[in-house]
Amino acid sequence: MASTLATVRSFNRTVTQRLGVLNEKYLGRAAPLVESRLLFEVGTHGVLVRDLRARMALDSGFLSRLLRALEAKRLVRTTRPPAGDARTRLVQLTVKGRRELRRIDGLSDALAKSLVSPLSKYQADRLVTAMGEVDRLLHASAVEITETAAAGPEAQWCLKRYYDELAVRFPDGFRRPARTIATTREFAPPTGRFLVAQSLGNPVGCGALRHLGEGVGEIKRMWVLPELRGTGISRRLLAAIEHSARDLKVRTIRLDTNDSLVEALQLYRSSGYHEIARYNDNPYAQHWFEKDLDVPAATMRS
Amino acid sequence: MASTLATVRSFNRTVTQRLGVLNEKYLGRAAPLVESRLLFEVGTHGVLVRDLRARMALDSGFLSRLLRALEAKRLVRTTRPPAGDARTRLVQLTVKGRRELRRIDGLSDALAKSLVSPLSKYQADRLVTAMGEVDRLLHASAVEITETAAAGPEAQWCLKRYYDELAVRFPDGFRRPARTIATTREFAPPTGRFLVAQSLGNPVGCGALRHLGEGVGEIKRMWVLPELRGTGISRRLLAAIEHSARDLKVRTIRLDTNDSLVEALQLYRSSGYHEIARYNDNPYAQHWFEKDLDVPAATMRS
DNA sequence: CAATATATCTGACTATAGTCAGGGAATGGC
DNA sequence: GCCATTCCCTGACTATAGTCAGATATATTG
Repeated sequence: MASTLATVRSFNRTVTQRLGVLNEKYLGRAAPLVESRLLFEVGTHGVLVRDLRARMALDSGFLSRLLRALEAKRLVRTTRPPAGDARTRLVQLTVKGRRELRRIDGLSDALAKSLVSPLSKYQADRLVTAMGEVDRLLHASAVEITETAAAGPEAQWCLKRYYDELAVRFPDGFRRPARTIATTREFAPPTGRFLVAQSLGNPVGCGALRHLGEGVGEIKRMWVLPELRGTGISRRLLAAIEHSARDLKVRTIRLDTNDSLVEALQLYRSSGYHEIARYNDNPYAQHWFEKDLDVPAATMRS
Repeated sequence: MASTLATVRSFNRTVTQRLGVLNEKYLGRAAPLVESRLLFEVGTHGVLVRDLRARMALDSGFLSRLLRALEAKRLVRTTRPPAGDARTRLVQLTVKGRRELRRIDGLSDALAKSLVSPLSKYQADRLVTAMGEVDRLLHASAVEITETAAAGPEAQWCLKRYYDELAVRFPDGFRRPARTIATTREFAPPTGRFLVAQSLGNPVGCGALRHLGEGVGEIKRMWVLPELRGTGISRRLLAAIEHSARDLKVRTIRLDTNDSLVEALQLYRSSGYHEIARYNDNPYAQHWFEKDLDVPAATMRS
């Protein structure tokens, strides 16, 4: 087999060339490519300009100008958001914009078909499977873990997904805890941390640490986007939380979890956590774990 | 699993965004991206401007200007080729250009590392494997089969690789046949055909048809680039040759092959060819096949 | 040898994709 | 309530990546 670097470099060249040409051919025909991508990112529901900028990583002046151009073509309108931060602006598609988006969707499908259709069914399946794998792992490799406020938009987005998932997976359901100032504060410095994993501009996971007692911290709210599970993100989140814990002079980390969260159980067991007796009265917990941070972490990497 | 089109579209978006940013960051720093790619394509051995244009699919005026820019920076020099077509020009790297290429190589490696290094060894292996698969299958999907002259540069390139491979694989070696006007002509219209498969500007396979007798054609020179075997290209080449054969009113196709060419044997057997008695005195052949083109082709696709 | 085609080049022009500085309005932290 | 910061905007400017119409020299074909 060719070396890792040679394979990645060849992939980079092939894909950049092939997709570059095809995107230009299919999507860059009617409008400049950025405008098409922008229209796509705005989507049917609309977005805040701020989120657009984060996701597309564009200069704010440039983005403004692009929006003005799309407005001039009557494809989008920007309004003050009905609630919330009055500095931000909400971009939405007009009726004409929605029509244009459908057209772009059709072109995107045609592009995708043109990649797959020359192949036999067997080869096409292999290509699509490999593309899915590359997609997932590129997202995983682009993950950046940052400390944020639990009340921030990325954190709240993750938490909503987290709670929704618990409600589905716990056998007896799950009642989302009330968001009080106290619960927000416990995951904030100086005694706590809230970490969010982001990839290509989107939140894809979270995890939090709070103070339990002298030298003892507790991990809460560990969650990873289901589509990206199995790519090592939770392991990196866990390592990042443990790193924060050391900063906070935590020597022992505890956590509890539910029987139904099998990936989590597997993660903790393989990351040096050992099961201990019940240490709290969490009605949703059936397992309690502990890890001593002083112990050299020998079993942490798979 | 998500639908084919959705997966391909997501792949397109993720990869375009991620690689776009990284290429810009790593390779687009010192010089514009095209110049770096151009330098890479020129490579240590030099190329004809014509081949550069084919491979990079650039406007000839634009390419000229890029070459002038690189010449102004003393990175390349263009000269009359020592032999052959005096209209063409040969581009070669200067000493300084070679140094710059090494620098770009280093940056490409750094880019590749940055994609892989955040992942665990296990995930990295999976990513690299999937990238290799996508690379191969994208090449396969981009294949275009065209009729050319057997004396043309693409055909000759393929034939050289073909003969070299036979010399290695045949147990008793292989002596390349002399290229006479007669052998070149037999694969040309009106009674023969020479087909070349090209992908992203490079030849990746060939196959030829010649006249054997009344209503009988013979397939010769079937070859596919080893790196791309197993992606269905040979099957498409074979189908294209059969299509040409029908044009030429050929009703029966014959071919011979060597014991050691196991992929070829497998290909012919699974494409409706059945083994027949020796019909020629080819010293390198141990198997002779025949297919009747009038028979509806039921077993042609895998 | 004439006619046609090919390979490269130059000049003139355009489209796309930005960057950067700075300003007005709203917000959050103290 | 002040001050720094954030969000979005405009104006001015630049870099990159082309396109297109010829001109010139060489090859190829009949």
